Amino acid sequence: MPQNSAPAGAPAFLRVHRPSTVDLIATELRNAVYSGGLPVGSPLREVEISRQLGVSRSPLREAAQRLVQEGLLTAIPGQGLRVATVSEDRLPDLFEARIAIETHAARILIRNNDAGALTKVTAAFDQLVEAVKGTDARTIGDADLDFHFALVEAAGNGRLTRYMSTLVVETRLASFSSKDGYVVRREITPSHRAIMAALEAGDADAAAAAIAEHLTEATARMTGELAEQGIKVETVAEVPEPGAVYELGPIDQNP
Amino acid sequence: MPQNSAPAGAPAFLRVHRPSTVDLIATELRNAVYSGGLPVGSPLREVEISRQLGVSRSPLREAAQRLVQEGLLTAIPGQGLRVATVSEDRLPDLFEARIAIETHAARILIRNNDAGALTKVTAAFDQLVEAVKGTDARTIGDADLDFHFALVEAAGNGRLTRYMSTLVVETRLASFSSKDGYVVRREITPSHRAIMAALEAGDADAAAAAIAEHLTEATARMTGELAEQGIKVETVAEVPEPGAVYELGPIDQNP
DNA sequence: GCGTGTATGTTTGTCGACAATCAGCAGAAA
DNA sequence: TTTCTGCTGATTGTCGACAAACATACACGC
Repeated sequence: MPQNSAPAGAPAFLRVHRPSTVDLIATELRNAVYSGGLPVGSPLREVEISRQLGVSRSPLREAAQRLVQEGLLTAIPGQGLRVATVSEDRLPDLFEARIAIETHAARILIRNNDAGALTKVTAAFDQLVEAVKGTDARTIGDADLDFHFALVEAAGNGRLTRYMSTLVVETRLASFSSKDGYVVRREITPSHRAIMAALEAGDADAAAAAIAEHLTEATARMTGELAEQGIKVETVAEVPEPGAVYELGPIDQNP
Repeated sequence: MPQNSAPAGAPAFLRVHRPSTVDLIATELRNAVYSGGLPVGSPLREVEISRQLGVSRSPLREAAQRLVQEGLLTAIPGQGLRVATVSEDRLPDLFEARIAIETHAARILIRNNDAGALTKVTAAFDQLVEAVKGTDARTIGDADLDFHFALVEAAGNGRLTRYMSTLVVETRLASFSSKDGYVVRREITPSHRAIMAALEAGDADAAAAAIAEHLTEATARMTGELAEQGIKVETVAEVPEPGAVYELGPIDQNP
């Protein structure tokens, strides 16, 4: 359906944005890493994947370098590419970066005082609350990451949003890398609610503190510190489907 | 010279790190963008550059995709790659991201209470003070960015350091993109000193506030807001060398 | 049996070549 | 003169092919 009339003075046409083949492949790869279709630590066999995608090795390798830059793939000369593993000792590094991005996003969000932007965060939070009622680990995990991403996106800063989209996948990789398999917390924590409360109250410092506490908690749980201290939290693990073989779909240049 | 004895229990050997050809090319390209050897907005002609580097187009294109992911190069299908331009209207976005990274790095640095790490920041600041005594715009600009990078690096977070290394180049690109040419401030601002003072005092909130103020100031100066308000700051511009043709050196696999 | 050295199949890294696409220019029509 | 159309040279995007490097398995010697 055609758009309604544009405001006067606005350019009649926006510059068309055509995604390149490399763009499409990179997105496909990122999705595969996020969904676990490409398992943690597994090598990327280029001929196989390029055939599945219906392209040659060259654009695939170019797209892969984007994920290398993001840290989602690691390259070892002579051995090719592997899906990155986020071991336990690197969790603090990852979550500290998330704290940096998410706390400042919250500050921007509050400073902007944009009701529409906050609404989207609230919606994402409501979906998380809904997801926790179920027992599907992946659904809960997705909803949690969606919420945190929505928070950063609502700040409206392109760079922070880009950083966060990578951090989301890295966090997922960390979950996959866990020796206990993919396990998520099946509850809304007080720190979670504190974030929302502070956002709605417009208290930037409180929001930042709540986010930092929330992510520090998450780090502690994933590194097993809580278990060491005898603290138990309600979690739910993903039941692995045996023999499920993931295959990448062909990219369609003319969708 | 062989290293001294390693601590007991540590692995006898570290995994050797061999940079790939793509790594070397990407570094070379990044340096060329940072130094202005590849001018803002200029197209990357692949045959020419690959010849200068002594490689074929394939590894060059792969390396270029890393810079695309960083936002240092932009790709338009059918038109190839260009050095990204950071126009004035995108400056707030860039500097807001810097605030996010740098303020949190300062918080980490203070929290760690690592005297050795702080020393390096102090050293970088001293070099900036020294640079400002001269009149070479590029020397001052380098020293300023080095200082900010040293601050983030001192926090010891790999991801934040990686983000910052890109942000540094993007900031340089913003300077190059300015319609007034490459201009830097020839003075140490009070907000600059306030950062150092807060770091040395171990006051995290004050450091964060000083960094935010400092970078907001920088945004205002670069967007020309200060000039509009009739506020003048002492600056020094780079005298462009006419006819200077930059050429990328061949990468050496066995240095 | 343990460790070393060798052979083999596979995968990567790199290259040159081809077709599709684009920017710039000349020429024709209004 | 101005505007539009079609051409041309150059550059990109993609592909298949080759050589080098690697992981694995096997045979040999101690």
